[in-house]
Amino acid sequence: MQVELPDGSTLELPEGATGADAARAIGEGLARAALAVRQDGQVRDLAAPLEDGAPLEIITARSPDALELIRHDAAHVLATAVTELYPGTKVSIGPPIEDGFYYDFEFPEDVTVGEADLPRIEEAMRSHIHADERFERTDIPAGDALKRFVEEDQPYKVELIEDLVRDQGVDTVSLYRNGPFTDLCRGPHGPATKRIKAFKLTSVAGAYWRGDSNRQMLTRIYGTAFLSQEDLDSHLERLEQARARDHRRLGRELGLFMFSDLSPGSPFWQPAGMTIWNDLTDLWRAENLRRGYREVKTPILYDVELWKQSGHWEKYRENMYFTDVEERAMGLKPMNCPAHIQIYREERRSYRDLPIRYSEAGLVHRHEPSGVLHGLLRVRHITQDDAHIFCTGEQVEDEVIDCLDFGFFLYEIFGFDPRLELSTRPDVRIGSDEMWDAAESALESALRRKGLEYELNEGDGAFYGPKIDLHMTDSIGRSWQLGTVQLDYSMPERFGLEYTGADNAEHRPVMIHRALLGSFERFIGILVEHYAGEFPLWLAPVQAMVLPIADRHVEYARRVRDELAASGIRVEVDERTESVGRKIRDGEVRKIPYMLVLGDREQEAGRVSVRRHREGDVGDRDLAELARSLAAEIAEKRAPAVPDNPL
RNA sequence: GCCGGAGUAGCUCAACCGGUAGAGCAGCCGCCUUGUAAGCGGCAGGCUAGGGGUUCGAGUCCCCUCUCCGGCUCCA
Repeated sequence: MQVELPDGSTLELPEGATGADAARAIGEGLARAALAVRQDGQVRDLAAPLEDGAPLEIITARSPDALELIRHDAAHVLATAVTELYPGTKVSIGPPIEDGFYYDFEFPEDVTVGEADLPRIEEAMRSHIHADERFERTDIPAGDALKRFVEEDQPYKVELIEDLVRDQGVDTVSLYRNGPFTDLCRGPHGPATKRIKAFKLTSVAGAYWRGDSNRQMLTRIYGTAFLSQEDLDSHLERLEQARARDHRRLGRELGLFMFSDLSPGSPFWQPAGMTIWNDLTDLWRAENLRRGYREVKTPILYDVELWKQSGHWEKYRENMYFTDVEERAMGLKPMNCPAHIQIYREERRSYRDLPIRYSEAGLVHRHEPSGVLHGLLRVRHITQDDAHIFCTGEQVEDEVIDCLDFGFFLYEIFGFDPRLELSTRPDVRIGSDEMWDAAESALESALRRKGLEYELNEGDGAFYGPKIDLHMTDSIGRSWQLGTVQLDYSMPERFGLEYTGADNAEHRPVMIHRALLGSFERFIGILVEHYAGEFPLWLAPVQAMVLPIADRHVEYARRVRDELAASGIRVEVDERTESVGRKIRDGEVRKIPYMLVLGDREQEAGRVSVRRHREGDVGDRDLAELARSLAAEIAEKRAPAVPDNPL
């Protein structure tokens, strides 16, 4: 047989040769480095027979697939160690994931495994790795495998095989054995355990079997593995650095916002954080007005009858707050749409009025489950940069495009590069298939016309319509939904919305629900992490700090402050009787963009010595000129140098 | 909500096997009058998250509640 190598040469091999044989034929070094092979785009074990005539690529530690392989190997070694240390443990699945791997177990009832147990498990794993146990694959009839796992009392494996047989008509399954442990596994794997050069178990967590909260909760052990100790160390180092830009930590350190046990999930904005909030609000308001939105403001508390009509009572009650007001049942709004609908309905509408765009920095309350609260990124008290567009069916696509343009305009100001998701019809939905066809194709065509890349998230749309979401990641790579553009044919129906057409007949408008920043809370949380607290000048809570060198310079310092403040700059004087070194250090720690040092020299010349955060001393400047340049930098919301993200 | 973990001064963390709760920073007071990342000295600061229990004795052991952290589910 013969195979073609990536350099274009051909390799002659005896019939039935394996990947390992091919590697050895090329060279001993490659044979030692080989982890697996790829043929026809599929990664396969070294021990698998090669396919005659197909191009062959040998996968080594240098290949992009190598990490995935050894992490999958490590997951098996983890299961090996765990089943050995805790007899009676039931195993389920253990895949490689971004940055590592996990394995889900059901431990015997009297056993709880916590993070304190990880070193012990790691030690057991290490001994299996040192033993360099080979991964051996066996293909056996599904029925035999089923029998085996029934006998071993491994119900999760049994269920997996049953499903494979039923859903995919599989008749043969593969088992992988390393040392004492055999797992149902599709593969591929590296040749033996010693190829896992460096690993670490990182955490323990609960995880529902098959991601279903009605089913058994298993214990998930997370870990990561690398091809060298240095790679592992630098990965851990990056994680450590990422923690330094956690918005919860920076929020406290910079005095932006705080939380209290007295109102879980609800941020308290401190003065410094409120300047950011207000700058963002100013931007939001100006841009909405410029784009034909009209701002409204609506109550937060409503008669439950409204929620019954909107469908929230039926679909969303669990997440709402209710109270009685003089024996009348009321509910806090979890969304603004029914409120904006009231304004729409206040007057008769003509097709000439459409589209009508209402914007509101709307305060909604959602009773998020206690376990999901997360700083500013998941709160119960949410201020959305909400808007509802009432338009005709023909206007939908253009309106959606305008929303996307608006969104990208905003995100570019901050240097954000959002990931897009298109979510389509869910199983449980209202409306006809024709309606869904039209709505989905309107969104899709809007995305296509903009030439935007997006992920298709089938079945994840709202029950009333499909949506496009804008996602951003936090400092450790978790994805959060910010903006959303949703098409809705249902609310107009429920509330009987109408407009009079050119034909003098009544027609039903379409609603677009749209938040672009998403919520001010979450957006600012992402903003803090994105900038690592080093805000661009226009957002910095204190834009300049004046540092008099000695007490005799305080008077001049105040004059400098007043002059800059007159140009609209947020400026303070550090009047403490501390050394300049100390004042500078404190200013740097607070990440203040400009520090203006002044002593005898500056005072006499009417100048200031300028120090830029991160850059240091940039020389002295004329005061009036400095005021002009700072004001200009603020006005143009200059794109800042974003600190490197460690991930 | 579920699983695992944590909660000690404003912050970051100590406190052996159950034996009088301690440090740095921040704060306050004083001295120093300072030239580009921490000047020096002193003082004050605690119902160890809250409640119950075991014990001669509990920050430490047990139970309940709350909050937070990491995941899972959820996120209209």
